[in-house]
Amino acid sequence: MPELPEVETVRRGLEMVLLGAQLRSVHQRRPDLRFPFPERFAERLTGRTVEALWRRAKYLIADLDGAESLVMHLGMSGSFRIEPTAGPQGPLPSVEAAAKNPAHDHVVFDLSSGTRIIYNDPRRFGFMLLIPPQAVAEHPLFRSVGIEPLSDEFDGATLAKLCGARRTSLKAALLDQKLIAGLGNIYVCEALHRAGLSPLRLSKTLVRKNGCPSAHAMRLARAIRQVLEEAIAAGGSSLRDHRTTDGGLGYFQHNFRVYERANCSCARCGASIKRIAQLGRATFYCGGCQR
DNA sequence: CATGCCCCCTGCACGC
DNA sequence: TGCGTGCAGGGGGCAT
Repeated sequence: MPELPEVETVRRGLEMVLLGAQLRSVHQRRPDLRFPFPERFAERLTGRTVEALWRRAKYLIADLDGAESLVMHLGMSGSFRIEPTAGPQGPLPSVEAAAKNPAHDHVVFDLSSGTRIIYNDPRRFGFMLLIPPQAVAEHPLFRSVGIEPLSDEFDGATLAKLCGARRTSLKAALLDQKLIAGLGNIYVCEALHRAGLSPLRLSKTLVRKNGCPSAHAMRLARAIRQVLEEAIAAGGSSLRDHRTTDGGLGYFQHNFRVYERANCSCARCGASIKRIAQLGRATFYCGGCQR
C-alpha cells in the first residue's frame, strides 16, 4: 500500500508520540515478517530513547540512543496504530491479554509514557532491521535508492537526466526506486496524468536531441512534486489498508484522476480512462490527453 | 549493468 | 452459502 505520502503521514503521526520517548518494553509476536527479525530484537530496543524519526524513500528510520537505528518498511499492508494512554478504566491491558485481539498485530511497543504503538501487517511484506546509524546510508537497501522527489535538488533537469539514461517506458522509470525514491503505482499514474504524458512513452523522450530537458520533463517534475504534496496534506490515500496512526482514513483517494477509474471519463478531456498492464501491474491513464 | 518476470502473503470482490 | 479466480499500494532475486 504505502507510497511516499502514506509513509510520510505515518511518520508524522508516530513522531508526535515517539520523539524523545523511551521504549519501556517491546513484544515481538512472530519470528519474521518478510525477513526474520534481528537477533534479540526486543531486548535491543528495550530502554532505548527515540532521538529522531525520519523517512527515506518508503522507509521509516528511528534513530535511538545507544547507536542503533530501527529501520522499518510497511510493505503492502503494514500500518501502525497508537492506542491512547491508560484512561479512567485504569492501565492498558497486558500485551498477553490483548494478544488474540486484532489479527496480524506483529509488534507492540510500549512507551514509558503509557502509550502503546502496534505494528499490524496482514501480508507481512514489511520488515524491521536494526543497524548502526552510520551504516544506514551504505546499507544495501539504501545505497542505490534514488533522489527524494520533494528535495530541493529534484527538478525537471534532474528528472530528464535520470529518465534519459533508461531505455524503458516512463511508467517503469518512475516506479524504479533507484531513480526516484518513494513513488509507487498510484502516484506515478496520477503524476503522469497531471503532466499529460503517456505511461507508455519512452522515458528518454524527456531529453531533447540537444541534450536539454524537454518541456515535458519540467511539467512532469512539477506534477510529481504537486501530487505528492497534495496527498501528504490529505493524509495519504486509503484504498484498503492505509490508516493514519490515530486510526483515521487518508482522503486523497477522492482526488484520484485516473487511478482505479477505468471507463470513467477524464475530467480534463472527457475521454474514457483506460486500464492496461505494465510490468505486471495496472496502469491507468487517459488516452485522450496523455501523449 | 539494465530490464522484466515471478514470487513472497492474506484478504476481498466477484462470478457461478 | 460456499468455493474458485483474480487482483491489491512493494520490492528482492533471478533469468535473459
